[in-house]
Amino acid sequence: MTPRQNRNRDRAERGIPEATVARLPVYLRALHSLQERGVATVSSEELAAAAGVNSAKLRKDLSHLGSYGTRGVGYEVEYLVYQISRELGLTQDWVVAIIGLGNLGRALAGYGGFASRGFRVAGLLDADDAIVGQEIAGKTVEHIDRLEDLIAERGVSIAVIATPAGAAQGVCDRVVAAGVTSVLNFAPVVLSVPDGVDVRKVDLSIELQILAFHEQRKAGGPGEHVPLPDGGTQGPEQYVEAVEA
Amino acid sequence: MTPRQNRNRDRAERGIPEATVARLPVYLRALHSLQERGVATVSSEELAAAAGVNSAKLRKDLSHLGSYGTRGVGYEVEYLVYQISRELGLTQDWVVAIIGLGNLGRALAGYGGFASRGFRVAGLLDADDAIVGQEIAGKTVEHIDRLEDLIAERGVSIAVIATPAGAAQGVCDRVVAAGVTSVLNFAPVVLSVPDGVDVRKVDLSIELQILAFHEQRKAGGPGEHVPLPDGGTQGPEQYVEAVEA
DNA sequence: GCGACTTTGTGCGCGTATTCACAAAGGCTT
DNA sequence: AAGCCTTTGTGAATACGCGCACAAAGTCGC
Repeated sequence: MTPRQNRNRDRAERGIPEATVARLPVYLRALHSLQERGVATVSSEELAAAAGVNSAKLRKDLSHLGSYGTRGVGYEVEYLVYQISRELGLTQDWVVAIIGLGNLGRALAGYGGFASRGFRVAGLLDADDAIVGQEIAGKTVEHIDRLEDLIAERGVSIAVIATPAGAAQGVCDRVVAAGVTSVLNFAPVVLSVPDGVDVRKVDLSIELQILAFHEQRKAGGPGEHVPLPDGGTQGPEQYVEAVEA
Repeated sequence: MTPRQNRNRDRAERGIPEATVARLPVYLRALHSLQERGVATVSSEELAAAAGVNSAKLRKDLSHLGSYGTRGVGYEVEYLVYQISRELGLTQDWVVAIIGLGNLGRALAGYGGFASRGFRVAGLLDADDAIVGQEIAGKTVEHIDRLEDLIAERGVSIAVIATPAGAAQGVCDRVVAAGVTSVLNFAPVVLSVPDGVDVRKVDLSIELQILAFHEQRKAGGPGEHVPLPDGGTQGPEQYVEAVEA
């Protein structure tokens, strides 16, 4: 037992690998889709195809939850839905607050995928007086001053931060101080939080940048078939020479 | 040389690991932030802290791009910004079309993080006649019928799909047929595409579900301290017994 | 009731990612 | 000009994730 073992709470406490956890929601969605089509039983091969993964990986993932399949037959859809939901904690309600009601915050507030999975949006908060008081997706936006009260009163357990980058860390500090230990961050900054607080980050432009990398690769890689586009309004020119020399 | 080698185009062609590519945008953002503060030089330790990663990992990541640091000193911020931008392909413009202008599509259309990184939104498309013709973020929404024309005319190289789940695969097939090889998918479905097409997926509710998993874990894990919330409106009750027996 | 067939669950090998730890390298001070 | 000090770049060790391939297990047809 190395002393570093306590750094990975995840693997140690209960043996479900992070990679598996990240896929369970995908399986769950595929299962719901099958359920709607009235399918009662599914093989790992079929479900894996629907989820876009290798079937052995699917079986191994599911085996971490226990043995819920029947050999020679497959998995009972309804049962599996329940087991995965339970493992993910979707059989209970999660109270969510959305902070920052700009374009993205509005989209999140109106996003149907939350409510349908046990996530209840219990508060919309913003610092801008022009936004506070507005009704968005059936709820009234409240002032950020009430953040701590609101978290306590309504039992908020997950904070969604959709503020501008500059405000995100401050808001994060406040929600953490108020006892929230799970944060979903849409602001383009790295949030620093104390141990015990989980932060997940969704960054729209990072995904595009990764795509751009691969797209460029298909075209021949940087500096090769793709010279800088124009006369040089955006890049420090002296480096182009340095690179190609 | 195994026959499976051609399956991973990425590693084989040019030695930048996928995990590294995914972090480069994060470094880039941290560097931009340093640049704004007037910092000219940064050590791997400082930059790693700003990006939220281990400093050895940062150095190894950067070493894949070449040796751009000075021992005893660190990295020149401006130089590094340029090298990473170049590697990611951000020194050229990428023409993006956004398909589906619901809440999320609108947010994406108005998202500042695109334009500032060389992504030019050249088209907004929707199938809904009530939305077509609307002006969003300074651009007029066009009808999805014009999809193929528009891709060809404007040289769209990346498609962003923000349609409802049911429409996504159809739209995807069309953009791929029109020659687009990079797709960013916000619809909650697994898109199937031919080889050579890159799809990245952003799923808002999946992130929340992963948070819920960890939050539940902190509270004692499923089935332990957290019984089902109410009398049973949402879960198949017979399985609760089966699980605990 | 039995045998063939299907499908699960998993042991194993392989490649990738991460981290430590240190030698090489360069700047800075005296 | 020489040595000290800082920081990079990377070899080596470890951990992790993935997918093949197969034995175990259970069903279904006859």
